[in-house]
Amino acid sequence: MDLRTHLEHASPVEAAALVLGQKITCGTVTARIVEVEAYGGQPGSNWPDPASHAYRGRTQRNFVMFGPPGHLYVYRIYGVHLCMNVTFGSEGHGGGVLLRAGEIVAGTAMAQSRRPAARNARDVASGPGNFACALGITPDLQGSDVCDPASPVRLDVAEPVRKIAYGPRVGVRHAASTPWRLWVDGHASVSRYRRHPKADTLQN
DNA sequence: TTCATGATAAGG
DNA sequence: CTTATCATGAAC
Repeated sequence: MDLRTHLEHASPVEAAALVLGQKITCGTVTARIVEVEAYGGQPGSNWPDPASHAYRGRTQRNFVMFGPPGHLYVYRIYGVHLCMNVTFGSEGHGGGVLLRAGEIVAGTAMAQSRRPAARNARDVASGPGNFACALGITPDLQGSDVCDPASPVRLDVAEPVRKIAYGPRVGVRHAASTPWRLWVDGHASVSRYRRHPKADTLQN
């Protein structure tokens, strides 16, 4: 079974685990994905998720999340940074895996030149905005098929992750305790946990 | 800890 | 049209 089919039938955590550890390539830069977060869909769906852009239904921004699995959802956050997701779930159902950190394995010089503020190699693609920046992600890559070898942005299988760590997602106000963040245990590029200042106090 | 920065989507 | 919010990063 191919990656897209796996993503189509995966739960949020399964989808995150499918993407974690894979290699992503954009232009001349390739990175191993070492930190991700899963985001679900609307109320009444299999995985309702108040923290997800898809929660309130399809909009002009998030429509890719409702399209076929295995495509790139790009959005701008805080008016400044771009973030990227790989969609999962069947067509018509919102879902995405946010790519939060990577380790550059090819095109290191190019990646570093895009991240002049990075002091060292592990900071180059650490954090979702930084990761997208280092890869050279642009808004026109919206909707790219990451399962297509001819795509400008694509995923390739890499060796399995030795140990996956789990925890709550970073910076979300809603569903702040849902443990849908997965990372390669012990990896230096994994971002530090930071809870949203106004996060829901009670669990869920 | 604070703040830059602007698109987005909901509300009036 | 107006405005609160935001899946952040970097400086202080």
